[in-house]
Amino acid sequence: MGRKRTKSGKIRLAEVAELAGVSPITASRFFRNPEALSVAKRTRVESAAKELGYVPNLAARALASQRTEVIGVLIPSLTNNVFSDVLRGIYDASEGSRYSIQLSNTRYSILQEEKLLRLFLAQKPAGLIVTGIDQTAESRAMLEAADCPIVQIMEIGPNPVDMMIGFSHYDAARAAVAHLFAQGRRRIGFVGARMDPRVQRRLDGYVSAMKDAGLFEQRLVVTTGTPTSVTLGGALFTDLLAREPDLDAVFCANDDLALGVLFECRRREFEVPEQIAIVGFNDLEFMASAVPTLTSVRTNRYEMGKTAASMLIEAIEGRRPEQPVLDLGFKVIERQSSTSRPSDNRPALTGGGAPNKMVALPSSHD
Amino acid sequence: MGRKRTKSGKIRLAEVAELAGVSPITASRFFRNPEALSVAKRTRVESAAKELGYVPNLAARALASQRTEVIGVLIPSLTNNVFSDVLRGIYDASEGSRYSIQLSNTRYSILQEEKLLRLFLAQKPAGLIVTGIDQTAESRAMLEAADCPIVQIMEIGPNPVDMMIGFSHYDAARAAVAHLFAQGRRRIGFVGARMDPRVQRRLDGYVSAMKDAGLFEQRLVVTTGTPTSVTLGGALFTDLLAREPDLDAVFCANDDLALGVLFECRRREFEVPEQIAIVGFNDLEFMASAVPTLTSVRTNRYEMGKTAASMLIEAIEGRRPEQPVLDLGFKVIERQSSTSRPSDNRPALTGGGAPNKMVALPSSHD
DNA sequence: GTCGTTGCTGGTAGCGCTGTCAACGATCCT
DNA sequence: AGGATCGTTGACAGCGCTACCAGCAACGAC
Repeated sequence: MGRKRTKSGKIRLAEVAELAGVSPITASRFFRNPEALSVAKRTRVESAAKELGYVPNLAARALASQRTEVIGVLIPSLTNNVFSDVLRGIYDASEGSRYSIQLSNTRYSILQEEKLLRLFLAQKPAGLIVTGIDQTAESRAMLEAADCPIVQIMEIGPNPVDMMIGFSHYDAARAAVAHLFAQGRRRIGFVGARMDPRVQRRLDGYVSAMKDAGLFEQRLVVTTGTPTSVTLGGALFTDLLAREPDLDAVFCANDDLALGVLFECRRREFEVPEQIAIVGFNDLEFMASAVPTLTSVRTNRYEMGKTAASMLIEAIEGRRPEQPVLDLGFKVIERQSSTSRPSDNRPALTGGGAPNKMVALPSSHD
Repeated sequence: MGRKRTKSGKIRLAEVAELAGVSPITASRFFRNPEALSVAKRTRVESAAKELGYVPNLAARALASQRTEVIGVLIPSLTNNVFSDVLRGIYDASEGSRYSIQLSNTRYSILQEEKLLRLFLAQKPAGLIVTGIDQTAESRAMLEAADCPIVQIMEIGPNPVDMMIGFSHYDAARAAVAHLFAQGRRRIGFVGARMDPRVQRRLDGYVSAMKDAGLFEQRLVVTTGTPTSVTLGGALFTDLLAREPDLDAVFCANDDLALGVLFECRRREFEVPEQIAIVGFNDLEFMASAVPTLTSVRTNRYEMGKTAASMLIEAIEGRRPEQPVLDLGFKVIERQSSTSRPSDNRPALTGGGAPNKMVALPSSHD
């Protein structure tokens, strides 16, 4: 029977409808599909809602419609700079849309991911963004059975669950090594930390490139499972030198490690790039600013997040992208740290070293 | 009437109750307040839920109970390293609890903050974490009228809305300058970017310390509203030198700027610390690893986030903290970049410079 | 023995919204 | 002109859960 107004004084859809002189269901439609209303009613409902300061109750909407307007995001780490760029893209793309982001951290554990996935799916999310392509079989099955669009981000691989956006870490690593070969470097070490699947694929790319050139040796590779840091870069480089003093280059699995290697070189008074060339991965902002400027592999992290969320939202709203798998590629940004002759355009005022050359490569899927 | 089972085959509370041989309401209580049940029923419901793989429908719960289990978090930026540490703490503390985090980005706009706040509050969050103490009057009023616990983070000030956790940026900056004075530095420049309220208070602290010593000059201060970066640190330092070539130290509003200054010094072949001392702010990981190691003001960002979320959850559950305002303090971590005689314990292997000395100060509220 | 009191359990009645279907007039086609 | 179609609107019946209150047994106090 007629409850006139909820005790909390909250404005409900019914109040808006009453003021606008329409039925509640018409008011409801105004918020979900305004085009379906005649212009007259549309404006009436609109002004009534504004006048009352109506804000929809999302819980009621979710319960009645059997779906939420939540996009679930599963990422392995919040610490990592790389993910914060991706996240920023995701949040930017979701802003202004009706969807809200629900973030969960898998801590690089695919079992944790499976658990979170189960939790997420039980709440019928509007869409899902998951990191990488290495889910458990169980997770994979859940994803395939899910009745919402899904985007896998960070890398690309052969069997997308639904949509996929990323690049080939394997190819990117090969390109970095190829760049070092082109500069005449032969004894190239690899430094990697927290060997998640993507770092592992970078290592694989490095190994394959080195093997192709007949230059691979196991002792050129130093890795650890511990989380990455600048300090760790210096420590791993020290280990590497202990095993193999005769290096002429180091390829680092990320930029923090590369910066750590640079500092360690400085401590040891190694000339960079004359004695040791350094190449990082991700092209964080500081790479262009270091002395010498540091070569890195640029990846489009922000764009990846933003595009993933946009594609997802489009798909949720029924407009599936024509291209469900997007390779964002990468670029080897060649800077002083790996070019034998230090770059001429040495920056004077801004403190930023301009990239010398760019080599753009689409990553070829395998 | 008797709907036996939802078409989607989803397990509802009613199914669990039926299997356990209890009423739905008893099953409901099991999930909210297990102690209220007799041990026999408790175990029956528990095993029934597990057997059926029951997952509660949060939308229905929220609708029926008129409250959600969402903690709203309003932060000004996702880019900033500082906030990613805070967020990590928040997520860590919320993990394992029933509460989920809803994050929104105010982009350093208090009007945007007000808008988001209105949106959040309409959904009746269980609790709220907001950044800083500079809300609009309207926001402030909404916060005070909100019927959920609230924590303000990042700084402390005189009139907490509810709870508050942070430290005094003003005092921290004063301590940094005092450290430089103690090292015999007199002509200390200030470099700051994206002058948000907290950076502004650091500047205020710097100015007051300099004035106290009779050393303040306006041209020692270079700031900009643009977002911070390593490259920008070099550029601002360059500007500062143009205005005032006779510097013996630079206090940077954050560590990225400090690293940029260090690189710029290297480019100009300035000796650090002999010619120029550098002090940063936040003590990001790389500061200990740079060459020379960089002095900074350590702030407990992760702990701040974690404690904020813990306090909030405790308060939501009715256990208000005895101490609603928590000053986490700061430490000036003295390293090579600002100590006239470079430290003896020059690191050999790990690439990390050990902090020489620590000066711990609780920040006194004003 | 009566009367609270406490501990546990269940019934009823929604929470605020939307899916579905039906109804209505207007428009279009043959 | 008659029927089909479209665009627009509203009535009804829940979505799955919990707040509220009532009931019932067991117990102790007097």
